[in-house]
Amino acid sequence: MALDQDRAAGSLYRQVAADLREAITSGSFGEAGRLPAEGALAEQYGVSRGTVRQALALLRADGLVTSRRGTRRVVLGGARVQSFSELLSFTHWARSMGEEPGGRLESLTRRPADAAEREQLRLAPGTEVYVTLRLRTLSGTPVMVERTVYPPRVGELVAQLPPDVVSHTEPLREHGILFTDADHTIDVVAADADDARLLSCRRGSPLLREKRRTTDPTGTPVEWSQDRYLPGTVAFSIHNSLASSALSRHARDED
Amino acid sequence: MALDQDRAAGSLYRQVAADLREAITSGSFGEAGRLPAEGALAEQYGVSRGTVRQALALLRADGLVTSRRGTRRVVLGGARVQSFSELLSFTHWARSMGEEPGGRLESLTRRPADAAEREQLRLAPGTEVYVTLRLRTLSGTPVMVERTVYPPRVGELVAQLPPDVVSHTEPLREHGILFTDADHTIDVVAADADDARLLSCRRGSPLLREKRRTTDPTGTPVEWSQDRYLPGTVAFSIHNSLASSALSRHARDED
DNA sequence: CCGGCCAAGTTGGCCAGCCAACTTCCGGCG
DNA sequence: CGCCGGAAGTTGGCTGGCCAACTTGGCCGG
Repeated sequence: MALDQDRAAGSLYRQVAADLREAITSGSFGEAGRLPAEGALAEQYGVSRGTVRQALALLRADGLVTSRRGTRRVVLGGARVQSFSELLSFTHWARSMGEEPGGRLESLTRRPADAAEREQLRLAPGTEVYVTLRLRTLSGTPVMVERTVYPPRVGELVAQLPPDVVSHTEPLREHGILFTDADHTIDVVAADADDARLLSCRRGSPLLREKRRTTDPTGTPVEWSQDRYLPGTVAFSIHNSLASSALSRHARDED
Repeated sequence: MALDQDRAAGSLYRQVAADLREAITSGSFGEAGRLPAEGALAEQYGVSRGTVRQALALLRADGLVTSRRGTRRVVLGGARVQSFSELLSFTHWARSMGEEPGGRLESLTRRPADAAEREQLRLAPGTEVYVTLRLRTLSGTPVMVERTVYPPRVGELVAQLPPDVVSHTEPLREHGILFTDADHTIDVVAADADDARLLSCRRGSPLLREKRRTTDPTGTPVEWSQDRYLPGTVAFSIHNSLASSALSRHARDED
């Protein structure tokens, strides 16, 4: 069984993972069926067992298969879509669902960063930041208001983008700004006047809020954002296991 | 540098990870400092580089360090607490924050599973399930209403627990029921009559909802729960990166 | 003084092998 | 017929090694 060579790939274990992911979601191993042994897969794909294990680690992290010593891996019914970089880009996420993402820049201001923003973006006192307010739509209907704070290096580029540009991560990537890691916090907040106007809801009505701090590969913050979603349009979904968890629930101590 | 032998551990790479985690959070490498090279760490701990890489993969998944080819790893300021099994147990999570968890069983009924429940718990038509309604408190104050559906095998055990027992996962574990994997979905919902009464809020006021499906190591569902949190008491926090993500955001298509 | 090239350092990836821990299943024995 | 023990199968874990890709910093030349 040869690997699809022109798959995005780059590395062997990702190709194997992509191939297995497709085989699993298409039902090749049955609903709650068992996967072939690691050794068998290694022979099938013509790679070492270590490489197969790397691939399977990806699938386990996505909650597609179990992983227990002594017995074959079992397919879980979770039926997750590819959860790769979706969290890092509204545009990318929308397209992967077959929806048409849209957006409109409502305002863009430049001002000194306050204490909280300096803390989040690791900026020196007095540094100026760029603040945007954007309305995001899914196939034409408004779903989210996005308030984003950019450090100078990124903000200067954002300010030059046309106001109706849909994706921001893509043009920024071409200027060497990479979005690779993010911390998210999810809670509920009441709509303020701007939210109510843009999302056509009553002031004070509940919104699902996602606070997000994004960094580049060096760990330097490139974005600090607060997104407010209209309830009923989106939800957040997470998988975690004892073996590998990327989630933590915590009490609120600040706004 | 020897490893603390009586650490929980079990495997070498977990010991190394725990040791590095402590060193990082205590600031041994500086705020945004660089970690020693993998080879240096391997020599320090007296293990192979592969083992060090396994340990570092854990830290990277938790968002503690970056990971880039060509350069040393960098400490991220995220300062995350241990996010291991916290998501799997309200009790465990509360205690790790220094809060005293409490709970009261409001009702426990036994009835045939409906279609949605059979789907979630993978049960045959006509199977009976155990349904509980619980109020959860943190240091005495109500924070969450929990509606849980158990399959027969688990429900029979839950029904025999005293109504004021705090933790359920712990006694169940002693009967061989393990909670290892879970899928979570987070959104907003309006309080119904029960919620309003138990949480002392108005009917229709917004609550943060977590739907959770928990499975044991074999992939068999052991719990299907809907938790409704009072806003302002808790939030959910996630880290994800391009390399290893455990989160996906998705549109709601059903209730 | 600036810019580009090169070498050293570092992580990503892959391989081959070995042993331990655990699960499952089958056959024998009571 | 049921229970128990053991063998086979499978994953977890660790080692040692090798090369490629990439980053960084310094050196050299213009």
